[in-house]
Amino acid sequence: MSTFALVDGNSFYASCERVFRPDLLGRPIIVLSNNDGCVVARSAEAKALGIPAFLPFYQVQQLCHKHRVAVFSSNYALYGDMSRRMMNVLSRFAPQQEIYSIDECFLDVTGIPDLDSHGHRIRQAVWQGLGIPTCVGMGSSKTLAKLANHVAKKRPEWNGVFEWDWLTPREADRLLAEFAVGEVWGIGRRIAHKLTQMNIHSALDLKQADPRHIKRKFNVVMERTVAELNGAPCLALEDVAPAKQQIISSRSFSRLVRNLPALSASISHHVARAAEKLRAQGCVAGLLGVSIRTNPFRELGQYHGYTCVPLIHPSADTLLLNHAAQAALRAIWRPEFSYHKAGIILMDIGTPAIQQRDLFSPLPDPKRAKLMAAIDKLNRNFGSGTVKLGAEGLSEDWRMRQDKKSPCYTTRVDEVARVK
DNA sequence: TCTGGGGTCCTAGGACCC
DNA sequence: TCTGGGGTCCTAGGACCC
Repeated sequence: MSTFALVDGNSFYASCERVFRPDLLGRPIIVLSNNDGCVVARSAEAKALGIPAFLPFYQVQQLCHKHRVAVFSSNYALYGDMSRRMMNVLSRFAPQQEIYSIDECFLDVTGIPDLDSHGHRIRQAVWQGLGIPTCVGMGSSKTLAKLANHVAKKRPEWNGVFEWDWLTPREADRLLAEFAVGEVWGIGRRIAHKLTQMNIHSALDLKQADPRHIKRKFNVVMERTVAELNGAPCLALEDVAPAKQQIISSRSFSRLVRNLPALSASISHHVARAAEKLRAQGCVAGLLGVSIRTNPFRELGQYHGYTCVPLIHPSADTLLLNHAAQAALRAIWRPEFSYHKAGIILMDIGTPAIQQRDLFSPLPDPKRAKLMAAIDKLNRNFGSGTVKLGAEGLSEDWRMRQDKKSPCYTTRVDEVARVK
């Protein structure tokens, strides 16, 4: 029988900030999303103040001020680098690792003796190596490991490590009954609501539901969740990330943007970002979509322009993709609107092996692939943005609001922490 | 003064064709 | 005159996650 572990960093972004600001020990910390829009991470102290996740920041600003909450803009260069280090440490504790998100990974701990002390060694290693607190949840399916991680996090008596097999089946069911069905992995707000109407309220209710009935009412994915709750693993550990089927890069502006050149520069920027991801997974895209929209929270003049263009030769070449994107942008741009958000999406993604020849257009220049590889290498080694398209522009006026960003302590020499 | 994230996959429904 | 099925492709919107 297999055993999965889910390890995640507690309040990861907030913890990353605290590593470099020991003066904030014991103080509530929150981290905001891009553009300082919503609260995306909260330290334990901030949660205790009752600050909910994903609320627009301005709605809790007063509260934060009153309780001297340390507020940070998100610093993805820092979190990404800390994540890489954490995953590196964790990889030593299992033969297989699946990096699931920036702050969590699954480990295959099947057959490892004494999972209790193994779990504590994992926590200890990350704490010593990075100063980030973690929790470890273990179970015979990924869904159970996820839920075990909740137990480890919420029940202090387990000291941050929990495995379902430590309980008798009766005790395990009693614990499952204490979790609302919406806390199960894959059950969001809508499905939780529908389940509640079917008189399925807790994780235990869902575990004991008739899988055929669930499949009929929902789909095969939900049926799998029921099986996973019963300890039958349906989801394998994916140690190599499957290639993405679509890649999106989009962002809202710090203020409304009216003129075409600024929109055009932002689209170029998104193309460069998405194409870099596309090349990183060794694929080409056959379809590119461009989207620009007004602010949906405003009253007047709503417009969402979207169009997608097929590419004659599927490509991962930033310049070619950008050429198509700019044409698409010109097609959807309406001068009478002010825009709030712009983005691009790459679709029809596949490997470059199969390439349709087009009779009337020349084949892509092979030298360009080398150019792209060189750009990627420079940006990897010297920080993203070292080399970029001229079309992305030098002006930053449309870029994000990040009033409270911490230094890039670990990725920029001029911003390393100083000890006085 | 005004403030509202970003990314991925899935699916229902429409358009079109035979 | 009006009706009939089934498949494919595309897209907007839904749902989930962190």
